[in-house]
Amino acid sequence: MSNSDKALSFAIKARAGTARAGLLRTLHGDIQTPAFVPVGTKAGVKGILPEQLRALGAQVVLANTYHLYLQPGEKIIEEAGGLAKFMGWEKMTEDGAKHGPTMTDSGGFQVFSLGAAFGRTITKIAKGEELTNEQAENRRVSVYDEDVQTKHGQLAVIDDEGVTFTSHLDGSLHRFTPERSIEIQHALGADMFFAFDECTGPTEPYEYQKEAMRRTHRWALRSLKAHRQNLAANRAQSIFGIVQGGRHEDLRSESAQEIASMDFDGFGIGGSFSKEDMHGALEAAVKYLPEEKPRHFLGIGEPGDILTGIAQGMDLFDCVAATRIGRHGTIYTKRGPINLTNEKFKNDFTPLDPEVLVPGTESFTRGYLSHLFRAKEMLGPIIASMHNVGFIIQLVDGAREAILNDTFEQYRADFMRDYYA
RNA sequence: GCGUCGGUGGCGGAGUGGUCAAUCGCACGAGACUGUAAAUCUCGCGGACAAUGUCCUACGAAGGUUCAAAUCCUUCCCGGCGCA
Repeated sequence: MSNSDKALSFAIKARAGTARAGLLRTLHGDIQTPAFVPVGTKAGVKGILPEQLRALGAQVVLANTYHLYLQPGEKIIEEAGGLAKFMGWEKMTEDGAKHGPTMTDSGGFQVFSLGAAFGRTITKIAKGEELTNEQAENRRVSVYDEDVQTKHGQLAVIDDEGVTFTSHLDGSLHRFTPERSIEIQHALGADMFFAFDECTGPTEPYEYQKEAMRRTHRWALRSLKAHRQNLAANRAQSIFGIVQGGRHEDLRSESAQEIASMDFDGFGIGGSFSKEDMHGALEAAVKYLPEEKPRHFLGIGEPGDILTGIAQGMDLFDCVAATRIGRHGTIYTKRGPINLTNEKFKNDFTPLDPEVLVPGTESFTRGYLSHLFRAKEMLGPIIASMHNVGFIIQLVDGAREAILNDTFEQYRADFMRDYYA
C-alpha cells in the first residue's frame, strides 16, 4: 500500500445496475458519491462564496493548474497553506479537523481550449463533422514555428514531450510537461489531482485521436512517476489518470485498459464526444476501469448527461455550465432550461423553479432576476449561479438517494421526461 | 428681434451631391455556452415581399436645383448659444 492510498479511500455502498453510490474519503473530508464538483478554476467558484457552496450541498471543488500557475503562481498558494485554505474553502470542524476537499485539473484541458479550440466555435461536445486528415493537418502547427501566436492564432502547441503555452494573460511563453504539471499540482496541494493529458477536439480525425491518446498514455506514466518520486512530501494527495480516445469506442477501450493498468488512485474520463457517441464511448471505457476506485467524468455536464454518466457508473462530475449559463442569464428548471433575459419573464413573479427550491435563493422570482440581469446588477449572475449549482447538486443528491433506494432508473426516466419534454 | 450653430432610426451620435435603409455605441429582441481565454460571444433590430435578392417609405416641414439630394438653395417650424 502506497502512502497516497491512505489519503484516499473509496467504498461502494449501493448499486443500481452499473450505477453506484459510494463514499470517498479524503484527509479534508468525506464525499458522498455520485457528486457534482463545482468548478472554481482560479480558486474561486464564480459568484458563490464557500459558505454558500456548503449550503448548496457542495462537497468538493475543482480548480485549475494552468490558471493558478499563471496567476497568482503555485508558490503563493503553497505558501498560503494550499488551495483549500487559500480560497477559504477549508474549515475547521469541531474536533479540530480541517474540512474542505479539493481537486485540481492538470492543465490538459487548456491544451485543447487554448490550442485546437482557440478562436473557434468548437467545444468539447461535438457539433461539427470529423475532419479529414488533410484538413486537420492544415490546422496543426509545430512548436518550432517561430511565432506561434500570431501565425496560427492559437496559444498552445503540442509536442511529444509537452505543451508550450502562450499566456492568455500577457503573451509570455510557458512550458508544461507532465512532470511540471504534477510539480505545480503538488504545490497547489489539492486532495485529488489529475495526470497531465491532451484533451483533443471532437472534430479531430481518428488517426489523430489515436496518436493523442497514446501520447496521453505516455504522459500518464510520466505523471504517475513524477508523483511517486515526490510522494514523501505529498502523501496527502491522490492522483487520477485520464482516459482519452475521443468518440471512438475501440480507442476508449484501449485507453481505459492502458490507464487502468497503471497504479492511479482514481480515474478521469476526459476529452470530447459527440452527443450521440457519449454513451457508447463511456461504456467502452468504464467496463475496463476497476470497480473499487472512483471515476470522474471530466467537464460533464448538463443535467441529462450527468444522469447518463451516473447510470453508466461514474462517481464524480464537474462542469462549468451551471455557473457559466447562470451568469449569462439561463437557469435550469425541472422543465428544462429557461433564459431569464427573455421578455416574457419580466413580469413572471413565480419562483425560479417552483419544483426545485435552492437554499438561499427561495425567495427570488424570475421577474426579479429578469430585472437584475437587465440592470446589470451583479446579484443577478450570483443568484442564477447559485440556483444552477444547487439545482445540479440536488439532482445528483437525488440520484444517490435513488441508487440507495434502488429506484434510480425510475428517477432518471422521470427527470429526463420532464426536462426534455 | 438680430446673429450664429444645430435638427438623422427608441436614445446618443457618424455621414455632408451618387457605392446610404444610412458606420458606431446604447437600448431592445433572440440564440449560444459541457475538465472557464467567457459578468462572454453570435445574430437581428424602418416596412413589405415570389427574402443569399427585390420593391416601397425614410435623414424637422414644404418647395427648388440636379441625370442623381440626408448632403446644395429658398421659406417655414423647432432647439442651443450670443447680442439686444
